[in-house]
Amino acid sequence: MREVAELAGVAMSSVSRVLSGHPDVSPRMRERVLAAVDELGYKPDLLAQSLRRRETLSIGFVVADISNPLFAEIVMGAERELRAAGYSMLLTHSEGDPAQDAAHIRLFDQRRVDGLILSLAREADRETLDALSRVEMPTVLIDREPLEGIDAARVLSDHRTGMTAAVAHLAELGHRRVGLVVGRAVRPATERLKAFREACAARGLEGVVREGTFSVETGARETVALLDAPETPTALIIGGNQMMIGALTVLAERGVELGRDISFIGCDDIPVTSLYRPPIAVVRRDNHELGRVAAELLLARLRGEATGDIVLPTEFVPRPSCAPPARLQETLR
Amino acid sequence: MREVAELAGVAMSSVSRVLSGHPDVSPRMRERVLAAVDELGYKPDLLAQSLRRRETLSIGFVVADISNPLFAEIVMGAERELRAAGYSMLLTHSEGDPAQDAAHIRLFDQRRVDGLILSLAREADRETLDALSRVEMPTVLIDREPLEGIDAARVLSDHRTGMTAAVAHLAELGHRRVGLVVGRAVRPATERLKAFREACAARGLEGVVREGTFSVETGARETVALLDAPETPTALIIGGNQMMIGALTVLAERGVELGRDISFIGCDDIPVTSLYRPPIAVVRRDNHELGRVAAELLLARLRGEATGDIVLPTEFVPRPSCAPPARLQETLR
DNA sequence: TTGTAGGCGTTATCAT
DNA sequence: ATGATAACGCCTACAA
Repeated sequence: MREVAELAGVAMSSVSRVLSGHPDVSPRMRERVLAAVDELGYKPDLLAQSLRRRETLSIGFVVADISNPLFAEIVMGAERELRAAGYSMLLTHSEGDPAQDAAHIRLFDQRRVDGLILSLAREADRETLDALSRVEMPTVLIDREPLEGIDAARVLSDHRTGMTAAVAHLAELGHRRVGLVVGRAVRPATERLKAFREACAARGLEGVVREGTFSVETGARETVALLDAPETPTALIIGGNQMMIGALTVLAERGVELGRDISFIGCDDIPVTSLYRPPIAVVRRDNHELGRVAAELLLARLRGEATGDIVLPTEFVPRPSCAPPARLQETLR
Repeated sequence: MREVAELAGVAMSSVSRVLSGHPDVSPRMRERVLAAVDELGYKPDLLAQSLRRRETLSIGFVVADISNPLFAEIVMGAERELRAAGYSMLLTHSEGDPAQDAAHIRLFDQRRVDGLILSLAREADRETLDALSRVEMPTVLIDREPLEGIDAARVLSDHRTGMTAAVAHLAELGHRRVGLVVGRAVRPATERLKAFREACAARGLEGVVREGTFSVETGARETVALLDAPETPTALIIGGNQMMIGALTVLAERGVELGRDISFIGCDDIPVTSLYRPPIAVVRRDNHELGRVAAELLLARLRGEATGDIVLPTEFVPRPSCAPPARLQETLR
């Protein structure tokens, strides 16, 4: 910057003013500075700017697992929105470990990011709450319950609507006993579970629930458990896209045919659902939009605006994987 | 930091020395400083450190499309490795636009990242090369041809082996005319194409090639083109996971059954391939590893070590989507 | 409108 | 071994 100033024959402060669009600069000044900038190919150092301006134009995004297509889409939606607003995104993953959530929050704080978007591994984790309450930074939570003592904006999915419609669909097809495999410890799991139980009660269905992590392995294991139960459900709802992979693998291995032997509903649309034969019914939501809105909320907070929570819809998409109940038991034998 | 110094009754420089593990500090000094640090909950400002130390401990990752599970896994592998080494990752996507590649490279330069990992939208793009030659920063290219005048390390996939095995498999099944749908302008596409042509020549097969972008739409469109050609191939290789989605959709719509009516091979294993019925043969590679090695190469460069290119294997996985050629024409009518 | 000077939070150099 | 001081590159009162 000094070189630019010398070349233009002005003070450094003038260069700064021109480049940061200060109102009081003569056209002549601007011209000379810009010429010098151009000639030297000068680019301001954002690091120094950040130090001085006390803002980094960067935000930190903590997610449990980037390689999960669900999060990949959320991240993409958020990154695009943030970038359009001039922010860069620092991305890290917690590998499902709350301790890492906390560590990453603290690290991002030390890096002085302007805000945080979090998809926490566990709600109500002591260490995470601690870290968060200390950092005092605009924060957006993705589909999590409010954190005690933390003022964070939230973007939520209305899991209830999709789940209720899914159960209704099964009830209308004549199912009386329905299995649910679902995660734990975070809102998407608890909401799906609550909605499932209520919908089953309302329709007089017997709901059989298996809980676990959101992993492929859990999906496989709990599906096996449901199949091997004395009273096998005639329909299955799987509350997570990774779990669904596990469930489908197990069903295929056992020769259980969707629609014919068992009805099947997944959550979160991934390519396999529409390509599968038969195509798989799902509770769908717009993941890019989820990420985009999270970024939007954060940007609003960064501008100092008050923000409430935003709820995004989910939608049940019926497909041929659901059919009237059949004699699964026979197939299994 | 000043407060810490005052509380401990020492100079700021001493605080700095203690915290950055300088050898010449008395145990007493260290103790007093650490006590003060603890009491005040002081955390060094990484921004100021970066400015002073002239390194940000951050790297920039530019990718065309994060929501593609292929890249999501690569990103994950890289992020984990970088994080373990104390680096944070700035992630952005180019949306397949070379101009954005260049813009992001320049932005990351201004942010003073210590290094770059790039999955460029297009090789040999003038603007990208320009940006890259100016920035002068340790750089790793993911599966791209060497860039003229740019000294970058590269991590590559050995597409040839997998593709050659795929074609051989089809030849052995008795196929004589094989279609390939493939991308453009980047190494994975050109390597697959070259290997395909050579393998076809070596086996005396007729290879029919359709090129386009790596999108779902291209996959669908070019598959239609191949099906509607006067001489329909009896086997199809699709060179990209997004394209494969498009191809499978089209085939399902037309009632073309894999294995029975046409043989089908995908590239890049995604869940749908093993779950599909029949399971789909693929040319597979380890994407996490690809990302991990990219990070490893970059870290080596950051330590000042010379690094060559690293080639990772691909593997053909035969599955029932491939079978001896059949009377596809009859099905289409 | 422009220049001067001090400081953002560190660390490295140089004394002591 | 410790302390004072000058940068790192930029921005912003304040003065002119």
